[in-house]
Amino acid sequence: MSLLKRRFFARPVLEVAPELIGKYLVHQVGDETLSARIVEVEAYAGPEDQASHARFGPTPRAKIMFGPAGMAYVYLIYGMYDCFNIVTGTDGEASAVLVRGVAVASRSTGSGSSPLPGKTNGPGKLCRVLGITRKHNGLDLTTGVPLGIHDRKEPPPSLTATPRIGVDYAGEWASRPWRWVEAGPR
DNA sequence: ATCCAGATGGTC
DNA sequence: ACCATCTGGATA
Repeated sequence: MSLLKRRFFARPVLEVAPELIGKYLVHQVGDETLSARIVEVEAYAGPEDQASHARFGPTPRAKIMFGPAGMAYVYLIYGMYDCFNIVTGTDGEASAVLVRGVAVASRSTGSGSSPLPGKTNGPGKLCRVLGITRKHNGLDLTTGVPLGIHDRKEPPPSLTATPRIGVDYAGEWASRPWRWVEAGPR
């Protein structure tokens, strides 16, 4: 397991997002390590992208998207759920990847390991299961502590691209195929 | 299986 | 007023 460095994230979001499928999201909480394989992501680009939080410019909430890549962007949605994003792109170029789904999550301590809900779908549930909240907003993921993205020597998964979820307000931008899912058994 | 209302609070 | 959502209950 190798920790992904800033160089990986500091590229165009449409390049980074699909490559994040199959990577591992690892969260150290106390003496426990929660890890999960990323299986679903969405790309959100700069101010032009009418589905992106960056469309209003660097507001207090979205300003993190305009900063350096490799930072966590966690926001509250619908008053009760948190959503976890990874900032991408070069500094000043706003973009981020929303992590919507993980699989083969596991919890491990010094003594042993136990499976977590083998599957999660939806960004809110994901944060719930992995214990990610707005307190993690602005965290540098490239340090790996307490949160990081790791690579693993595995064959690249095959992907399916679809429009993004829940962005019908975004006009023509809503139909762009900027959501990627690991192609799985039917 | 699908449909839908309600919860709940930050953001613009 | 509007959400990058989820749940439980109703319907079929």
